[in-house]
Amino acid sequence: MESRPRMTKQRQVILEELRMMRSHPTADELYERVRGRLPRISLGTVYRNLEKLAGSGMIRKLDYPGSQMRFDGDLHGHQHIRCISCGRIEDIDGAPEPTRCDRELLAGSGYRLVERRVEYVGICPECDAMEKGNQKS
Amino acid sequence: MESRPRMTKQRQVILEELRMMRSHPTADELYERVRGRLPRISLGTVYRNLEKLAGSGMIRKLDYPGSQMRFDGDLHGHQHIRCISCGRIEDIDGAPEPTRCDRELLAGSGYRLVERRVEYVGICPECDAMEKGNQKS
DNA sequence: TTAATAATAGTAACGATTACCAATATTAAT
DNA sequence: ATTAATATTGGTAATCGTTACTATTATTAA
Repeated sequence: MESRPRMTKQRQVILEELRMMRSHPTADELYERVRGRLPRISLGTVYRNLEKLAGSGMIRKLDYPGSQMRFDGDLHGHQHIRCISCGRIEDIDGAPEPTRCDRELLAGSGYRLVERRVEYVGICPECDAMEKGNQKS
Repeated sequence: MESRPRMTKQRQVILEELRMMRSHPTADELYERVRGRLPRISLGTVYRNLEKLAGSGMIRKLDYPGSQMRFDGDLHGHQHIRCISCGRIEDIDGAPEPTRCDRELLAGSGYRLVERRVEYVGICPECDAMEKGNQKS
């Protein structure tokens, strides 16, 4: 009845590669990477394993607005900033977010607060340079 | 060469209905609503107009993680809280978000900060009650 | 009116993700 | 090692939200 997870070669390689990357790849980016070592792996397998690994807390799933899901093999506490232009997500080492008057703000809503996400959105140096280069006037 | 927008019946009804709703509907929820008044309207038209209206600043597009895009006809400054269980988004009247040590946090990143989003995630009273009702042990 | 052209309805296409299923590989027990 | 139980796989089809396409229609300014 109980299902114990099995450490397949695929799962291991996916985990290893994700931890190796300092970026926060999408499933298909990681898929391309992993194919270097396991050419016959399926994209579905990558998705399935990322889901499992995130469920068991071995990796983080970054569910940011926009489009694709991204994944993070680094579990140490840190923040992220997302480039509004190219979509990349980078780490920001820093203190945990301060909680403030959030409680009072939410007092009247009847909601039970689960999480308070602070999302930094900006333009990465590369895109910034590119934008400036393309300026007409 | 220049394209001036035209206030079609469809656009008007979409705008009116969105403003009437205190919820933050998805495109297809609004589509169902609008069909009560314009039975032959197309879903594509709803998407197109929502995009246009958001682009011109007449409505807000709520691009939260998870799944569908949601829209808000209320432009007065307010925050949102999203139910992690049913996905609904509700208003929180309150002060604008405080900026804090964000600048210093971002100092080393090289990013140009565009926006700092605070997202409140919780469980709405209805889902909370339902969860408690379903508790086994 | 008329001419110029946004905008429409309807439908096909798209991209990210999930579901399906027969075949395979891992694990625990013999 | 051998086995039995079953989690996992590869491959592909299906799903879902959204966008693109296109011929037709409706709005606007002249």
